[in-house]
Amino acid sequence: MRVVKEAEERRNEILDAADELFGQKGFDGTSTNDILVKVGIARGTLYHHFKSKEDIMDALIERYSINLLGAAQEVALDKSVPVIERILRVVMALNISSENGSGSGKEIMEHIHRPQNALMHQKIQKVIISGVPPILTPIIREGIEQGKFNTPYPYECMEMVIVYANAIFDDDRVDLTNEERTSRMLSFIFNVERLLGAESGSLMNVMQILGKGRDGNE
Amino acid sequence: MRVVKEAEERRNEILDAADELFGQKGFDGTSTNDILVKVGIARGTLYHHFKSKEDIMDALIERYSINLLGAAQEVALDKSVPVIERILRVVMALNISSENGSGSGKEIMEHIHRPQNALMHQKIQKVIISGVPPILTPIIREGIEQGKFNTPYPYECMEMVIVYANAIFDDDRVDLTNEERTSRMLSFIFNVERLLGAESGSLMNVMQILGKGRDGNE
DNA sequence: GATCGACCGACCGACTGTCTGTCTGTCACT
DNA sequence: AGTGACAGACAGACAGTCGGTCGGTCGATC
Repeated sequence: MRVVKEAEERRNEILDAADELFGQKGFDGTSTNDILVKVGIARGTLYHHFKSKEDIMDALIERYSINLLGAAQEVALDKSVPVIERILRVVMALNISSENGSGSGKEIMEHIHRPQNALMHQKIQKVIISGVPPILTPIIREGIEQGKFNTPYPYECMEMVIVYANAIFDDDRVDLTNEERTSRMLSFIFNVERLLGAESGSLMNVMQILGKGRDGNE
Repeated sequence: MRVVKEAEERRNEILDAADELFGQKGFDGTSTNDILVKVGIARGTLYHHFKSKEDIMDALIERYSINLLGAAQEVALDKSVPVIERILRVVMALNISSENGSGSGKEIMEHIHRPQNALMHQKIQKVIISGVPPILTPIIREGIEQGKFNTPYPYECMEMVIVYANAIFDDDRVDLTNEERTSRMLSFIFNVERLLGAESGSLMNVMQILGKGRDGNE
């Protein structure tokens, strides 16, 4: 049975299917056959829309990162929120993402955490590391002007913080107990305060205030 | 032609071949066939010694990390060297590695830097992130006792530093100009000093003194 | 303004080449 | 005769290709 659709619609159908399958079985564990069966198309059709399996992944990541970074950027621009709280809100936007019903990228945050999909993991990491610091840096600059922070290298600070947070908190670190995790968190906040040249405890305080929404994830 | 050897000798022949091939063509780009042709054995033999292709990679990484961390550990234990210089020496030992003729792991440092081998990259990263901070932390503690550093979280500091350094300096970052790289280096050192609670410039000074050996690597 | 035909691109699925991992069996040494 | 190193034919799966088909569209023609 032959059903003709607009290219972009098909593309999205394929991406949706791949999204779900990669989430369930990982990139390597998912065959192109799985994808095309799920969509209900033939091999040729898949390769009409994407030039390779990896191309599908790239498209998925792009669709996802647009959502993710867009949401974070939006939060970052709301200058009515105090600097420190805004930073934390941006980070929370990154961790939660999706949910806000934009539809695509629903499952991807799940993928990121599993080490199987090394390539996807790496690519998403790259998006975050190159995409998030530029969003946060202006806020840091604001904080510097307000005398809350003090650092000659706001961008590099953010880069360091994001890279580390990603490596430690996102990853497979299931082997840590909750206590260890909390202690990691405390030392992390302490170190971030030092990097930013912020008063000791200034991040901690704000964090506890709006800390409710966080924490119990997974 | 049938040549019988001791299991471990064969294992090492296979690992040597894999080492070189992975370095040239990446893990995914290297077929098990390439490996067994290079060694001059049959498929069955390969799978007699290793249970899967990934198993070969794991063995390679283990062989390598023993060398790497062993060398670093050795440097770290030499208490005759001043604290800051010793830290830098450990880091240098990690970057250079091999060469000192231990024979195995000759090529691996090359792999680490290329993004193709996502899985290998990730596994080596993990070894470094979990292996290096425990080596460096005692040195930091020494520095704290000597009043050179001041931090309540020496381990987490090292973790942060190592994670960041790995992500930024090791990786694919070929897109950076030399100037950018230098500027990254400066901000990095500044941030590390802050994290450790060291006097500003204390790292920088020692670095310039023995800085000759570094720098011009690829 | 209804019909026709050329054209475009979405779509199909058999096919190719490659790759990993398995299995049966052989050989040498003890 | 038993054990472990070794061999190579083989199976099964998979990514990607290619020639060809079919449906929709749009301009020309009646």
